[in-house]
Amino acid sequence: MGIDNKSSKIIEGPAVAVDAVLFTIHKEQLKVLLMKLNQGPYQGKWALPGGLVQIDESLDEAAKRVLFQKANIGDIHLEQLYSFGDPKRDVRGRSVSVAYFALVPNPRNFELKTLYNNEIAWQDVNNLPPMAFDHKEIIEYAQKRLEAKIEYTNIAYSLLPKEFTLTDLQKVYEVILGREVDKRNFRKRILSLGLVEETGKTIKGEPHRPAKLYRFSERELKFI
Amino acid sequence: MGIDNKSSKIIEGPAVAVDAVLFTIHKEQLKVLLMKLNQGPYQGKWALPGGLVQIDESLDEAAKRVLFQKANIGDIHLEQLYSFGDPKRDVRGRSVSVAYFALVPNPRNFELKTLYNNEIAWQDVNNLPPMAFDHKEIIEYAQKRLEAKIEYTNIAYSLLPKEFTLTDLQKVYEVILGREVDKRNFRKRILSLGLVEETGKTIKGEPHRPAKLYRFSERELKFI
DNA sequence: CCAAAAGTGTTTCCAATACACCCATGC
DNA sequence: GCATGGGTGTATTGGAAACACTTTTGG
Repeated sequence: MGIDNKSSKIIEGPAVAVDAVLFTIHKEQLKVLLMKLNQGPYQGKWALPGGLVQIDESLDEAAKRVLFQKANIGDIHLEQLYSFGDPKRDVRGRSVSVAYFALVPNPRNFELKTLYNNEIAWQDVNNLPPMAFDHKEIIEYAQKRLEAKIEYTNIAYSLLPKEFTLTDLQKVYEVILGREVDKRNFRKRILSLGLVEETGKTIKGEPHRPAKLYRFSERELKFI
Repeated sequence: MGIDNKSSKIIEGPAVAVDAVLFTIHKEQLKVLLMKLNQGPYQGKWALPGGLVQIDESLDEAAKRVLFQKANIGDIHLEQLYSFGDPKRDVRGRSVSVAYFALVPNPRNFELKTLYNNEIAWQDVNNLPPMAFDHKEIIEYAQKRLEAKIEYTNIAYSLLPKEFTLTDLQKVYEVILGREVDKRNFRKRILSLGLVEETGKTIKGEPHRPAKLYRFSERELKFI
């Protein structure tokens, strides 16, 4: 029922952090943005970009700020995932993490090397390095959410550049679902949903029939 | 990325609470359990049962404890919903609430009057009294989740007693979805899913054809 | 015999699936 | 002309939705 006093400092309670699971697709692999910790009990392990929630910002704002500060990424699909609060999730002290998940199109900021003295890199979700805290669990949770959402929303738009081929789009589905899909049925469904429209352009210079370029008719999250 | 110090007290941050949206169905209405606040800035308003998360318990444990302490209810479907963290959500100070939603079968503890000096009552979700904090928003969010989940899981089991008629079950769906459903199609679907099985008993003493009693074949959350 | 809710089948339609070949280009 | 990926259509199936009458009981 909220808190019991004027000040939130009187009562002993968990610290509140946000962590962001930022996905992209590169070379037909689902990647997640991770930072290598270079001090503390988790030194050498990798962690999601995250940080404490400030006293005057909302959870969404905190997640947005953290992504911008740590990965220089703004204006993307960002959605609250789940809150993790096992008392043992951080050996340094009691904390609750509100996890977010976010998607960015392929090549944007693909090469990040260090920031704040931390190594920062896109890691293959199916081959994670040793993880700090409960961040492996958080990533697995995010991956499940992504897999579910690609089926009944148009979030795929946030993983592709403005213009793309239907094969590009199909690859996104295949990587996230972890299985192949039938080309004809896929195109039939996508086109009948009206998610995308032709740009009129094609890709040239490849040793095969040029592919048409499409764009998303709407770049907002939509349930289908 | 967690917290920065050994103690979670050094840093100024939000308090962490859990609030539980507890639903039941009574007289063909969806009801939510609320408590009337009798002091503080929200005096006279109604609020969800909730409380601060203790330093040594997980979020799930906190939710379970709060429901048990405030409503004397245990052993039910309980699921994390969403975390609410608008800096203005509680005028008394900064707090983050991790909301849970839970379902109880119809008559269990239906009559609750006061507890800890608070009036406590089941209120019609479609006709809420003046609410404290952002609890109206939380309830609306929970209602949407419930509506979605009844479609693709068997959670309905947690709203009905051990034995029930197919009409009872249909009423649950109708109340939650807010619309009528076709009796023949409903029975066809439910029976073909194998969610329920006949008990062999019937209801007697009503001035019409006696209804068969069913039970759920599984009393665990299942996706269908 | 009447009121009331229980129970039951068929048809229609659409969406999902399975499946194989021709097309346009670069080299 | 050949290798490469782009692009297309049809038949089948299963589930969802629409729809109305008979059955069993208590009073």
